[in-house]
Amino acid sequence: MPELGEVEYYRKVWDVGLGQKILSVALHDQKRIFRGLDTQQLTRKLTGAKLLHSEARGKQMIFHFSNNAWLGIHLGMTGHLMTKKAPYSPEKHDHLVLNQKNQVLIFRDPRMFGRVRFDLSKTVPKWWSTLPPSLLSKDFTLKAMSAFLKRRGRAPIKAVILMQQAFPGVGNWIADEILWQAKIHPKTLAGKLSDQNHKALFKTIRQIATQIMKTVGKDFSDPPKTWFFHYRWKKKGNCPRCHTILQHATIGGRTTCWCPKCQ
DNA sequence: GGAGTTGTTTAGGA
DNA sequence: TTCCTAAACAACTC
Repeated sequence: MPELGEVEYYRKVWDVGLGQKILSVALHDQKRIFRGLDTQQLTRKLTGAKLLHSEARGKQMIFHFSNNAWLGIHLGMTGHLMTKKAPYSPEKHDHLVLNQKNQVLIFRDPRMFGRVRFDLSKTVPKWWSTLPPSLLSKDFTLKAMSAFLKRRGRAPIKAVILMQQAFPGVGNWIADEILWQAKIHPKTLAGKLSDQNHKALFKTIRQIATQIMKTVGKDFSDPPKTWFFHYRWKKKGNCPRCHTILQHATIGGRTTCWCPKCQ
């Protein structure tokens, strides 16, 4: 599930634990979620540490604790963060559980495509500071976007806007939403797009990212009623603009839906 | 039982 | 070299 707005929403779910100590840590240390990680160190350093601050960028999250501890979480396909009243017994897919006095902070992920990172450092870890500029930052520019589209010119635009190194936070439904709103066919090769297309794409991405943060990112509420989002998963869905029957196909390895008339 | 899934990484090929 | 695609990862739902 988690894309741009959902990630921001889940990050805030743990806010209830801000300023409070982690009393103990429970984790499934053999799971794929922790690949390559020293889970004993994570447990040792987080125990007794206070949750100070968190941030989301694209699909990545980072949680800063005292003890110079930084916990990075990627939710993968099926991950989410939740809290429960203490005491709590971890369930099968609760791979990381941070126990606090009144509540527990839980990372649950059935399919385990998610990932946990852990760093000890005075300042924010390098993997975080070198993330690409977010869609709403001033460094995400039309020029930079166009250069990327050119470089990835032989791939369909749908596949290209799913690339996190240039479009952080864009997932499958957001990609379809962007292309529908910008009126671009998802199979168009990125290198074939006109200057006009580039402008429309850039503007649409900004608008959509802004709106998603105000709805999904704020309180998990749905994006506007007029959006493609509400139609793309329906069998025999119609385009909300022109009522043409929507088409589905696999593009760039992902299920894609579009309006054959508008796009 | 089989197909499909809102994500990322990697191997192999163009 | 650079970039593109398909497969793999794993578990659940329809």
